[in-house]
Amino acid sequence: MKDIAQFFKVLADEARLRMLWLLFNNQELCVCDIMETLDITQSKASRHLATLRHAGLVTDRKVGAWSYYSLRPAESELARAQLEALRASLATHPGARAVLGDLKTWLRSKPRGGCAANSRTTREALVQER
Amino acid sequence: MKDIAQFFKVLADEARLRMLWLLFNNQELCVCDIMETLDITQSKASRHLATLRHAGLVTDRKVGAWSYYSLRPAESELARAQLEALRASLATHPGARAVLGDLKTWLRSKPRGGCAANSRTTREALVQER
DNA sequence: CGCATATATTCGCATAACCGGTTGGACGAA
DNA sequence: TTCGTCCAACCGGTTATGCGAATATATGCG
Repeated sequence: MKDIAQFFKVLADEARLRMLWLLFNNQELCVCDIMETLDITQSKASRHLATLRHAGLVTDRKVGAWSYYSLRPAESELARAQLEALRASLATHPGARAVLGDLKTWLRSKPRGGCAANSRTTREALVQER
Repeated sequence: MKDIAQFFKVLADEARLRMLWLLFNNQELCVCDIMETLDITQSKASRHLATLRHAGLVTDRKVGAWSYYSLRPAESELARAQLEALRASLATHPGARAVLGDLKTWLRSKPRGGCAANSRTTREALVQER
């Protein structure tokens, strides 16, 4: 039964829930889409996506330097049922709705060919501002 | 969405899952039934039951010195659906089946009027054995 | 009252989880 | 090849969680 506890542990984090919710509603997203939409650091985004990947809930497809993440069909019946219940419940959750709005806004304003939000030069520029 | 993460956190522990499973299959159990069946310390049993109680998943009914725990109807639709999926999945889980066997065995051999497994004198007797 | 039992709670510690900042590898454009 | 961007992984530090032992509280019996 340890495996089941482990599964719930993966879901027991707000950042990961929000990522799953984004992927419930979009075929594919790259890491920078997720970090921009959720307003989290690149480190945090990558870390939690790795957790979801190790748990078998998402897959990534690499295209050049980008990683596009997407949902992965559940392997166990438990996972399938839990995720379905989660999705249904999030659909009526006010916070979840807001996140989808943020995603749409970001995708609309996203510069074609790279967002550069987490680049070295951008970070250095931010440091200069002080 | 923090509330949902919090809910999953409660389920993300093997001891708590096993307790829930026992209560799925029995109207009421007292703390010593649970600690004997799951072979855990009294402290651990009480602590995790308190967590489940605070999360609103179980209630306790006091009769004298005993506390009888039982399931409590889920308050949110999320909780209801998740717990139902969990129950269904545990029903086919080999480990879960074994635990139910342990419970039956314990209840059959349980001394009428108290189990005295965690009493002061019993603990002291165990210390003498060394 | 004095003592045994059932349960809850506190305490100190170990470990797990999470975090931001940073580093390093991969890749593509110049 | 050098530079800039995307991403994963590492580093140290902080917080959260879980544990057993010990203690506290409540009940009831004689």
